[in-house]
Parts: sequence; C-alpha cells; structure tokens
Amino acid sequence: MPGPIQSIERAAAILRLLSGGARKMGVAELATALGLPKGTVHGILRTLQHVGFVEQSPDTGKYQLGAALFHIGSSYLDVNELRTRALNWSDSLAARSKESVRIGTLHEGQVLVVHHVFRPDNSSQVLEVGALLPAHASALGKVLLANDPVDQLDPARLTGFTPATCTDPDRLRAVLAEVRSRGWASDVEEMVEGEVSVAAPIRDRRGVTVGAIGISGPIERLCGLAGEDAGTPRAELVSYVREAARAISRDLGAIPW
Amino acid sequence: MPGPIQSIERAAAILRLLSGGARKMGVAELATALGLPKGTVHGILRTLQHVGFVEQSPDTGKYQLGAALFHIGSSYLDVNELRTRALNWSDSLAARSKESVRIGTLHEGQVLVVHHVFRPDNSSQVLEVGALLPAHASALGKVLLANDPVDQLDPARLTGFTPATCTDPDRLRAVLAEVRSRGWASDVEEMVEGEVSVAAPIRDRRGVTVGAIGISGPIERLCGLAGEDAGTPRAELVSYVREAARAISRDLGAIPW
DNA sequence: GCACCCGTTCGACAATGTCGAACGCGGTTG
DNA sequence: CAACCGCGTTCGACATTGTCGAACGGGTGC
Repeated sequence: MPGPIQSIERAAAILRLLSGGARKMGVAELATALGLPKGTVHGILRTLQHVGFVEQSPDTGKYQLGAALFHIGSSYLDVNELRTRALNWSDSLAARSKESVRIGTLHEGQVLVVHHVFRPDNSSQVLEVGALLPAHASALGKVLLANDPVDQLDPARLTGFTPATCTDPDRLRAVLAEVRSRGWASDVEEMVEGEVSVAAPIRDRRGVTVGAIGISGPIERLCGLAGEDAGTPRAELVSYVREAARAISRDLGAIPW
Repeated sequence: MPGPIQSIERAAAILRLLSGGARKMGVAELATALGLPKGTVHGILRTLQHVGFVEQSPDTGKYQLGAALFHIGSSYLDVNELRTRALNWSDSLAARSKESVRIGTLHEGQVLVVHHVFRPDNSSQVLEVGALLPAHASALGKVLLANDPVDQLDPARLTGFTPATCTDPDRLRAVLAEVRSRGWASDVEEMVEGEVSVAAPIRDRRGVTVGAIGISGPIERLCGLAGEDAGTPRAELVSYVREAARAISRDLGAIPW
C-alpha cells in the first residue's frame, strides 16, 4: 500500500474547499473544482454527512461544514502543548502590556493563531483562534519565518495590505535575518493601518522554535510618539513580550538563556 | 453504492478517538480500539497525516490531531449563521448582565458551545468555544432539549455532578415541560457548585429552535439572597437573557412574538 | 542477550469505491 | 403551458483500490 488512500484524500480536499469557499457549496460545484464525477463526490459527501463532518441544508441541498468537525478540531487545542503551557503567561502579558495577546504557530507558510487573550479593557473584540494570518505582514509571522529551519518564503504570497507591507522577497529576507539575531520582530502598520504588533519566539527543549507570542494594538499606544522611539515599538513593551516568550520557553524545557 | 465509504468512516472514527482520548495515541492502541488490523490503521493514519489532519511525534511515533483539522474546523464558525448573527447581541448581553455569555447548539444530545463572551471584568477565564456541555445539567442544554422536536433524552447520560443535578429522567422531563411553556431555563449549582446559569431559546424563521443563549456566574450574583428570590435567578437577569434571545431570533427572521 | 512491544513494510486477494449514464425534481424561459 | 436546463440523487458493472495478516527492524525492560 504505497500511496495514500484516495477516498480520504478526496474527502479532505472537499472539507478544505468547504472551509475556504463562500459559505455553502453544491455537489456539482465541488465536482468541477476537483475534476471528479458528480456521483463520486456525492458518495464522499454522504459519508462525511453520516459522520457529522458536513451538514446539508434541507431546502437548497447544498453542503457546509458540520458541527462534529468543529468539535473534534477544537480539541486540538487541548493536545497542543504549546498552548497549554502558554495560557497563564499570556494572561499576565495581557495584564502587563494592557494589550491583546496572540500565540501562533507556523502552518503551511502562514500563522495559525492557537490562543488569543483580549485586551483587558471592555472593548468588544473578535476571537481569532483558528484563524490564519499572513506570515510576512505580522510580527508573529516574521518571528516564525525567521527561526524556521526551512525557508518557507513564497514570493507569490507576499500580498500587500498597506503601503508599509514588505512585498519584496529580498528585503524581507534581510528583515528576517535581523529578527533572528535580535530575537524579536515588529510590524508597524504592515497588515492593518494604525495597527502595530510585537512578537518573540517560543522554543522547546531542543531549542527549536515551536511558536511565537506577541501583542498588538493601535500605533498610538504601542509606539513612541517622538524622538528616537518614533515609529518603533516602545522598549518596555518589547521587553514584556520577550520576557513572556522566555518564560513559556522555560516551561517547555528550553535551556534558560 | 448503497453504504457509506468505509475508509472515510474509519478515518473519522480514528479522528474521534484522537479527539477524545488522552493526548497522544499509538497505532496498536487505535487498532485494538477499532478492532482493525494494525496495517489498515497505519495506512489511514498515513493518509490523515499527509493531509495534515493528524501529526506524529518524531520521537515516540504516536499520533495526535493536526493543525489543519483545527483550522478547517474553526471555519465552521464563519458558516454558522446562528453564531454570526448572535455576535453583537451577545456582547451587549454581557455588558448589561456583567456576566459571561455563551451560545450553544444541540449536537448529539450535548450542548456544543459556538460562542463565548468573557465576563467584562478583568478576571482570567478559559475559552470554551468548541466544548461540549452536558445537556441535562446546564441552562443552555435544558432550553435546547425542551424545544427539540425529537426526544434526545438518554437516561444513561444523566450523570450527577453535584447534589443538585437532576438525574431522574421523569423529573427532568417535567422540568423540561415547564421550561418549554415558560420560555427560559435555569441551572442552580447543577453542574458546578456555586455556579448558576440562565438561558433562553433562539428560533429561526420557521420557528424552530436552532440554539440557545445564556449567562452564567457565581450564585451570589445571579440569585436573590433572601425572600422569594432566594435560590432562583434574579428577574432582571432573566429578562436580559430573554430579550437577547428574542433579538437574535428576530435577526434570524423569526416572527417577533 | 533475550523477549516483548512498538511502528512500519510488503504482497496477494477480493472487496471496495469509482465511474458515467440515467432519474426526478424545481426553476426559468420561450 | 411546455420545453428546457441545472440541480442532487440513484444505479449497476468494472477494475481499481484498500484491506488484511504475516513478517521486518528498532527500541526498551527484564
């Protein structure tokens, strides 16, 4: 049995399409997208529905993701050692910095958010756990890219979000080199106008970077307003983030450095 | 092709085991649990790993859930119309009641939490989105059970958590009948000692109950301390919850009743 | 060094999923 | 009002495909 099992691969492809596509999709739509006969796709969909991974609208007959998949997927967080260990420290980082905190891992060249602590004021914020962020335009992503053994930089994915977004592969590589030696990364209005983020790497017992922790918030609060600090994150916030990252790394068994 | 596709069903069973089981599992462990030969299980696992639904520890060789599954599963929330519409209202309910808010749906006889707003103080709270709560020992669950067309009451699942938990099927049915006519449910220390919750049903355009919204918090804040209110949720909080439920139902197209 | 348990590989068999055409249904169009 | 198109679904024959159980190789503990 050399190759992977087709039906499962196809089922996974369908789930991925349903996850990315706009809301609901029909059998024919999925079939053409995958280049498969309708009957085959329908058989797979029926099975996926039977196990609760997809649901079908009774009226339109179209398919969407199911609740069982959501529940199973969310229990990934319990298994994720990084997230488990990081829970307490991220709370205290949010309290110290008074900004929202996110923890992410590299997943297929993007940043997968595995934890999110809201900013400790009473503002309403959207939960971003499970979301994928662009790696080149966030502090979390830069930290992860810079410390990753394999060069996951895909020039085709360097989409520009704001004028400040770095879309040039060579320039980005230079930035990453600096991030690696400096030990932390920042993003100043590179993804969203007016938003700034700072992040530092989390390492495990082997010294491998397994994730990153960072804060994000409005530029007025995160950056200095005048003098040398203007346009760069405030030094105290940077040290808060780095201390939190070091604390989690120590919990994971990394040699305290 | 009458029956569902076996390999996909088996893959789903493996994922479910990995989701419920303690952290990581080995091939042999999964094989005996499913009554399948090791080779077969290994083939499925290899495929699941190939699509990113499971990951394998490089050293121990054991398997656990993968990040891709988590990401795909979490995008269920975007498709879920109930959750999308309920976002704003749950924020305002949290602000009015000053307690944490949860929204849930019935899933295989349990309550699947699809949204969770933290209590608007700065206390650290664990995110429960994706978790399954027992239906008989939570206000959300009682609302959902009471308004569900099919009787999903499974006497075997009426586990007792505290002295106040209702474990008798007949008594629970009576409680549910009252919940149905009254339009809201409460849980006073039935799941966790000292914790109280209140919930009301959310209906869609057809009048079908598609979910429930509720608040939960310590008994000292949620219940009256003396007089007639003692041991029952405070009337103003109940009306906050019911108003929020009505507002969301209206958003979903239900006839304002 | 032996015995055991693990994850993994392999090859033969037939059970299994795949395919494409046909069905029934709802909507829209002339 | 009928013809038509597109949808999700069903069906049966074929051979591709996944399944099985035994054997391999590397760990660990006695």
